[in-house]
Amino acid sequence: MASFENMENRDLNRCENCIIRQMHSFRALRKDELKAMSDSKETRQFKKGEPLFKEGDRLAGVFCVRNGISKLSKISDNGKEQIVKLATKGEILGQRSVITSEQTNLSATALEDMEVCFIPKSHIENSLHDNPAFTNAVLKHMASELKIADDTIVNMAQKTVRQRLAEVLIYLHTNFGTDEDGYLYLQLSRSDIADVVGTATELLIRTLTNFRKEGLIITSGKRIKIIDNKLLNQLIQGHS
Amino acid sequence: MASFENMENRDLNRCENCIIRQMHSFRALRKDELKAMSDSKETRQFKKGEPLFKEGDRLAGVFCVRNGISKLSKISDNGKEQIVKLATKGEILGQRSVITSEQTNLSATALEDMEVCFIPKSHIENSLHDNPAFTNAVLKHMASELKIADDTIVNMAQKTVRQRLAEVLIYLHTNFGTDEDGYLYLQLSRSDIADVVGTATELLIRTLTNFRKEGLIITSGKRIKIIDNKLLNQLIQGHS
DNA sequence: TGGTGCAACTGACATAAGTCATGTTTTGCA
DNA sequence: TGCAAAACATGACTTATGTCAGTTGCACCA
Repeated sequence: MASFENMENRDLNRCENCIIRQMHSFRALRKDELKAMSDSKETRQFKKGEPLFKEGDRLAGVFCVRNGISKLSKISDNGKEQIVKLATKGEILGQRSVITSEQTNLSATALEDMEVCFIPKSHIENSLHDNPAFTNAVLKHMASELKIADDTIVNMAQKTVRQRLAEVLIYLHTNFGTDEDGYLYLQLSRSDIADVVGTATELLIRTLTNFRKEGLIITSGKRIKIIDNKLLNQLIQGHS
Repeated sequence: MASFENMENRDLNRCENCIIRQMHSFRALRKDELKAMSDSKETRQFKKGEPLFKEGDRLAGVFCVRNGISKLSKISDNGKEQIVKLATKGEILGQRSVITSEQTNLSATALEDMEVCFIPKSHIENSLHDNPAFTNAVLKHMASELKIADDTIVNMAQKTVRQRLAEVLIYLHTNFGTDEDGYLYLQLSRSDIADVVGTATELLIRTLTNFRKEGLIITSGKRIKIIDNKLLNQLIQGHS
């Protein structure tokens, strides 16, 4: 019986032991909260291209990413998609909508096969109500997201496509890393990169081509490798 | 003595009685918290054009706007100013920096003569620590700001200057209202409007001129009056 | 294994936005 | 009240971005 308990304690499928928890506000949750959460959570698989949820949905809970990468995007009034954020292992999706009890303002779509835990919103609501440490952690996290969002607004409004692409490449490098050959690990389609940068696919491709000709990057199929990190960073700042 | 107490209770300079409190997370504060806050707050005047704080400052507290309007802006790497938000009566400035204990990422500048209460950050920190209702109210507020920020990102990335200007005019109308003649109450300089829209002053002026020629607005000096609200709204959505 | 279809790419052109120069009006103030 | 500075406005031009039309190349599968 003791050994059974030990096994349960080590079960990585339990929220209590989930590595994801190390990374975010969930670390502020108490043992009993995690246990309750784990007992009612539901692990789901999403295939590449499948939607986790769509803009306007009312979410019955939040999604905790265990594996894979998802894009959070929105269709503008002009009908074009804009990717607002890429969410990877450890990110919680749908938290904001649950906090404000509103419909989601973004769609989430799997960019790779994903493994995601769905946690009914009652758990989040209860913890927000009962556990001030958790609420504070969520608040801090949201405050820092807001800061990032402000920076993005300024970038979108004031920077050229060249600068924004340079920024996205650096972002992909620092956040998702590279494979053994030094190519960006995350292989987005040209069209998805364009949707992150906020431009048309053709111009995105042209700009990538220019970067290649200028020796800033190397491409191989859809794979991209950053060669001149320094110049790329200079580009982001001053013009050129 | 009783009458003295009554007078103090009715004193509108006390946080407990401040109308501003009705509007925001401060309504979740308890009597004792408000009293402590009121006893150490400091009311300051800012003249039009004066900075409340600058990007990179470490704030010793938050600013609560009692009167007047302030712009929150940031200088992009390219050296141009982008206005991220206009804050008016009842808004709390600097809250995010206090929550994350970081430097501010935005500058705040008075666009009109302002009256602002400065509240030392210890009060906010204490209430975040002791008063879950307050923390939850702040969290909800921040979540809704984040949603607005996401929408702004999409607009900046995907909409034309014409569309963004139309949006700003509607925003100024619904949020700050009009004077007795129906002109927008808030008289921003052309350059400030350009910094909100995210474009050059010349293009902003040209676009305003076009709107005037198309019968969407009337201008008189720096005053602007919206004539065709409906067309302006259509412009924001579909192209034209 | 040879289509079929989609993603990646390129060229040519149209439109949007930015910049520089310059004139005009308003505003603040000595 | 009159002058200087700042804000507003417009023209002419350059550059950035978007769009359409088409070609190439690669992966998938009947």
